[in-house]
This record gives sequence, structure tokens and C-alpha cells, in this order.
Amino acid sequence: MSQVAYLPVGKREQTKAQNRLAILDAAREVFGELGYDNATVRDIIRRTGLAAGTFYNYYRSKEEVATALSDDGARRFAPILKAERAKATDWESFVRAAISAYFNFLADEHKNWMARRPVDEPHPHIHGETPEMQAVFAEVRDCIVEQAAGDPSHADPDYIAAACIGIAREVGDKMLARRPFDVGGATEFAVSMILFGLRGPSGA
Amino acid sequence: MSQVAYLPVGKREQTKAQNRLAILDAAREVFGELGYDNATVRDIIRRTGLAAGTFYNYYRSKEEVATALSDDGARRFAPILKAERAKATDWESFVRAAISAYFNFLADEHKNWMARRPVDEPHPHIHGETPEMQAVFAEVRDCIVEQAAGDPSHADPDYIAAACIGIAREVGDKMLARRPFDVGGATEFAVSMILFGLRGPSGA
Amino acid sequence: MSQVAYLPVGKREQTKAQNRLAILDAAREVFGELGYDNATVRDIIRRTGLAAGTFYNYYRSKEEVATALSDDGARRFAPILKAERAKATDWESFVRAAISAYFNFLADEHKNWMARRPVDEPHPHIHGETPEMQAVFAEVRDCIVEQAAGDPSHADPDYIAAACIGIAREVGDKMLARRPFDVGGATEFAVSMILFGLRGPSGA
Amino acid sequence: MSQVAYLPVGKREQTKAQNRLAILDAAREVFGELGYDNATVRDIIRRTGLAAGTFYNYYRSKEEVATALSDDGARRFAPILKAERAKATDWESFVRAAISAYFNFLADEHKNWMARRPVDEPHPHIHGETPEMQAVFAEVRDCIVEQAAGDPSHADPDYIAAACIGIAREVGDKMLARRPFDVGGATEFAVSMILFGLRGPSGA
DNA sequence: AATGAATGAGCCTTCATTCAT
DNA sequence: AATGAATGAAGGCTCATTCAT
Repeated sequence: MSQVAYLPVGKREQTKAQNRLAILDAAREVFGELGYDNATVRDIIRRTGLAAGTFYNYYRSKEEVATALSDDGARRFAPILKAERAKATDWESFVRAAISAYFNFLADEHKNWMARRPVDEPHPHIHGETPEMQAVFAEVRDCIVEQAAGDPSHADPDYIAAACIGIAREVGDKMLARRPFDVGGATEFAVSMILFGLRGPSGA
Repeated sequence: MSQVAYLPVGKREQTKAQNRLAILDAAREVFGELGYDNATVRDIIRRTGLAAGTFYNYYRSKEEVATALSDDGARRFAPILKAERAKATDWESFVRAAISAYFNFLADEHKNWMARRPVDEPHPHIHGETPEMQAVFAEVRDCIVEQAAGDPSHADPDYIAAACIGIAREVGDKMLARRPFDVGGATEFAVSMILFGLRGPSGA
Repeated sequence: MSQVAYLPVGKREQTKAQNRLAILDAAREVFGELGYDNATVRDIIRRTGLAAGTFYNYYRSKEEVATALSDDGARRFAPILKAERAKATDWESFVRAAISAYFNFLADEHKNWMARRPVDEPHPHIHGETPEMQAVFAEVRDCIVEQAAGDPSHADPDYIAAACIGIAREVGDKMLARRPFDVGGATEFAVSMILFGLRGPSGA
Repeated sequence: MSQVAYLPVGKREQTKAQNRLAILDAAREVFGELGYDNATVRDIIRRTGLAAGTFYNYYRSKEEVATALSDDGARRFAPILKAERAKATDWESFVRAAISAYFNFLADEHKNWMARRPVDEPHPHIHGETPEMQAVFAEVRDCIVEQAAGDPSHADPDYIAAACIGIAREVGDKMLARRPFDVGGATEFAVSMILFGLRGPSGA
């Protein structure tokens, strides 16, 4: 029975961590499929396989799982974004990097989700408005505002961030609606749109 | 004293029209505050002050009110859009006209809504996803896709529409979050963003 | 405008009578199709084509229509029964006449009802327990009890009536479930059963 | 002190069994008093004193309780019937045994039911159409049809079954309406009626 | 801790009945 | 009288949450 515990990873702690994770995963799935608003705690519990009461040992409500999920999403996306930002030397490369990272993140999430279901199952309705996405957006927004604030040529960082987010969100949705996912093409379009608008890079 | 009755104007018809309107108004509000998904028929009923059963004399479900609301929104916005489109001779003027029309519509709707509530009431959370807005967006999307399709310089009208919608939606939201509503400024920004991107019209 | 009114059959009275009849007819149909318990006042009204409120000018409730229907049924069946009874000279002929009358009545009602619907329509569920039938049964029961009371060989007229009713009711149902309706055969069987039991008339 | 747990006898299982039983009992009562059609799930719930939701932890609908009740009734009556049938050597003894079993069952059920209510309570209206009775009747019908099919002297087992059921049902009801229950007398009458009809065994 | 049954608030909908027109 | 919209009580059912085991 001897066991060297470098971290609190006793049996108890293991199951606890596992359960917490299971709930988070279930919630991610359920929010993705049903949308945050439509999803119920029961849906999450059902997916989890745990008992109803167990849920409440970890989270007090749907909102709390959502928050945890947000934190998770932000925690996973923020470093990517930060790294890109460090590498980027100008607006253009930063925007490209951010958009690219976001679209890849989006496509990954979606693929993960698709991988888990039988191919022939009727395509269930997918809502993109998961708490995780919200968090990612917030991250991006902050980043853009900060970046734009340093750029003297434009007066309104908030509007700029809004426009970028808007483009990324809607184009991202469209990208997800097509097969196969053309992350590259969507990125090109979005970046070009953000930087040059409809006129395009040539300025023609 | 002969009288031609163009419309049924008996007392009954009056109350009927009033109730129908009250339900529609209540639904608009409730959808706006709670979001379409969260809203329940009960919420709408409560807001009208009518009896539970009365709702069902007018609409058979939440979906049906939503449809009515969509129709209403489309009916009010479509002519504006069409007129602008008829006047417009090039992309730029069309885009400006459409965005301007949309932002004005948005500001009007919002003002109307604000006018109806007591000042000191705690500001409720507002979702933009009302059926009305959806309808307006759909209208705009069709319009852009159609217009963009004729423009040979751009390959993907769907992406273009998505980007424009995205900008309009997010910038519109930001606009509504500021006091006073700067419709002109927001329009300028959005149009410039759509046409020239961050680089701006100067191409600098 | 002259009109000789032998009976109160003015315009007013005519419509009144018509409406009353329409309600009664609708109720008969609805009770027949849905069963008395399942039927709702709304069902009757709907079938009637009249306004909801109009119903209450004639009857105060479902029960009241049921009573009216019972009276009607009894009024139509009682004379038949009485005539048969007058003609009958012994138990056997009376029983035969009564059963025959009842089965014919049953088949008629049913045919009437069937005639009114399209042939290919999915056979709706039919409940036999209409208030009219109840009334007819009551009539028969009284008649049997009275008749049996005069027969010294059997002690318990109530039981006898019950047995006869039971046979008539169940065999009648079976008869209605077969195509074509074999009124004659069913009558023969029921009469034989009542008079001689399983052993049959031969006494073998 | 080892103990073999043949059945789960924890406190939880106990209450579960109790509740299941309570619901079944309540349903039996409610169906008996109001009739299956009139009875509502809410009525059953009210009678149990449980919370609304609890019902649905056990049964998904009124139909499902009805089925459970039917099974119960059949499970309790079928063995009796089968035993009698095994013992019986001819029609007469089988019929007598079946009728006797049914009337005894009926009287028992009724007594059980009466035992549970306060004496001075107003006698509620009783419908015989509980799902349990239906099941018992079905059982008997099958049995008679099968038995009658082997008897070459009679052409129509279905009619025979119908007639027997009819007699049993109606005479049974009459029996229950009298005090004290004369199971023996009712059985004698019913059997005589089934075998010999009104003419009686003497054939006079 | 985990479990899962119990709870009761709350949602959707239909219905009988009233009553202003 | 006839009309038909308004009313609110119920009914079926689901859900978040608690709590005894």
C-alpha cells in the first residue's frame, strides 16, 4: 500500500479530478450541441453518467460550469494568442496570426466534436455560443484593443475590435458550414477584409 | 350619415387589435431581454397582463409569435433597404446606405424600447438575437450576396456578406452601448471598414 | 308577413329548434366517437358550427345534453319495446322481440354513423357508452324486471335482467365488430342463450 | 452474522417499494371511483400525497400505471383460473369454477377497497372499468374461447365468451350492490343461466 | 464523496364558462 | 338570441436542487 505522493493524487483526488473533468467535458459537448441557453443541468448529468447529486459536489449551477469552461477556454487560447503577438512585428502579421489561431481553434473544436459521433447520425443542430467561445472572444477583444490603442492612425479601438470580432465570428461560422473546412482560405479572406476591406490588398 | 367601413372598427375588433399588439410588443421585449431561447410563453403572457389562455387565441406557440415578429421586422426594414438599393449606383453608396439604414433602424428600435420603461429600473441584460433582428439580417444578407455576385472582382459573396453582417452587428451593438447614439460616426466607421479595412480610405 | 301559427313555429322558434337539434346531433356523434367521458363541450360546439356561447343558451353543461339525449333515446326506443311486449304472448317471443329490436336499433345507429364518414378514413375508435344507450338499457331492464316478476319459477328478476342485459350488451358489441352485421344470427344466438343457455333449445 | 441478501432491503429500496405500491393503490382507487378515462395523473398523485414529480420516477404516464395494474390483476387472477381449469373435467364444472373464482375475486377486491375507507364517507360512484378488471376479463375470455372451441356442438366461441362475460359482469355488479355479498347465490344463478338459460336445469 | 429518489416550482396547453357586443 | 374573445383553473410533464443513505 505504500505510495509516494508527489502531488495530491491519492485515489480520492484522482476520482475527484476525473469527475470534475468528466463534467466539464460533458458540459462542453452539451453546450456545443444544444447551445448554452437550451442546455440543462440534467443534460450534462446524463452525458456524464454520474449521479444527479454528484454534479452539485463540483459546481453549484449551470452558470458555474460555464465559468469554469470559460476559464478553461481562455487558458488554452490565451497563450497561443500571446505567443503570436510576441512574434508579430506589425499589425498585419498580428492580425493574421490571431485570425489563423482562432480559426484553427474553431476547426479543432468542431472536428473533435464531430469525431465523437457516428457518421450517419442525423446532423444535430450546432450552436456556436458556448461559454468557451465567449471567453476566447473576450481575450481577442482585449488584445486588439490594446494593440489598436498604440496605433495612432485610428481613433476608436473599441470599434476596431468590434469590427474584427464581427468579421472573425461570422466568417468563422460560414467556414464551419462548408466541407471541407478551408481554414487557410477563410483566414486569407478575413485578414484581407480586416486590413483592406472589400477593395482588397491591391487597393484597386 | 352613411358610413363606409373600410376596416372593422367595432369595440371587439379594437381590443383584438390591441391585444395582438400587446402580445407582439411583450414578445419583442421579452425576446430582447431574455433572448429568444430563454424566453417562455409564460414570460410573454405575464408581460401582457392578459390571462394565460388569451395568448393562445392569437398565437399557437412561441414560434408563431416569433414568425409574426420576423415578418414585422422584415416588413419594416425591407422597403428601406430596397429604396436605398434602387438609388445606389455603386458599391460604396449602396453599402453606406444599407449600413446607415440598419443603424438608424437599430437606434430607433432601441429608443422605442427605452421610451417604454421607467428610468430608474435596473437595466436588464439585452440579447440581440430577437427574431426581428434575424429577419433584418437575412434581408441584408440576401441583398449583399446578390449585389456582390455581380461584382467580378470578388470570389466569395457569402464570405463578403458574412463579413459585412459581422461588422454591422458588432459595431451596431457597440454603438447602442454608448450615449448618445452616434449613428453617423458608427456608420462612417463601419462603411470605411467594409470598403477599406483598417488601412482606411487613404490607403495609407 | 301574415303567417298562420298553428304551433309556435315563428322564425325565432324555428332557429331555436334547429339549434337545439344541431347540438343534440353533434353531441350524439361526438359521444359515439369519443365516448361520453372523453368528449368535451368544445368538441360538441366545434361539430355544431355554432358559437361557443350559444351552446349555453340551450344546455348548461355536457351532463344536460346527455340527459336530453337519454330522453331522446328512451323516447324512440320505448314505443318499439312496448309494442313488442304487447304482441308477445310468452317469454320466448317477448325476449326475441326485445333482443331483435335492440340489435336492430344498435345496427341502425351504427350504420347511420358510418354513413356519415368517408370510407377510407382510418376507423376511429368507437365507444358504445353513449347516454342514449344507457337509457335504452334502463328501459329494457325495467321491462324485463316487470315481466320476470310475473313468472313464478324464478326468484330474482334483478339477476335475470342483469343476465339478459349482459348478454345483449356483449353479444351486441361482438356483432358490431363483424362485417357484415348479422343481426339475425346474433339475435338467434342471444335468444337461445337467454332461454336455454349453452345446452341449447334441444336440451341435449 | 453473515447474511445473504436475496432482495435489496435497504431503506431506500423499502421506500421505493412503498411508493410504487402507494401509486398503484392510488391508481386502483382513482380508476375505480372516477373510471379510467376520467382519472387524471394528478388525481393519482393527489391521492398518494407524494410530490408531482415523484409519480414520473415510477411511471411515465397514466397508461403505464394502467398496464402495471393490468399485469397485477392478471397475475393474481390467472393462476386461480388455470388451477380451476386443470381440475375441471367438463364444461359445467369449469364454468362453475371460473364464475365462482371471478365472483370471489370481485368480492375480495371490493372488500379490500372498502376496508381502507372511513365508514361515514359518502359512497363515491364506482365504475367497473378499471384496467385490472379488463385484464381479468381478457383472461377469462381467452379461456372460454379456447374451451368452447373444443366443443363441436356450438359454432361460435366468440359469441359464447361474450355471453358468459356479459352475464358474469352484470350479475357480478348486481351482487356487489347487495349486502351482504351473496357470492354463492350469484354463482349459482350465473352458472345456471350460462348452462341452461332462463328455463333452468330442469328444462321445465 | 457518491448516489439517486423526492420535491415542488414552473412551463405549455386545453377547457368550461362568462359576458360585452 | 348569437357571437366569440377573455378568463383562469387544471392537467401533463420537466427541471434544478436537496438530502437521506
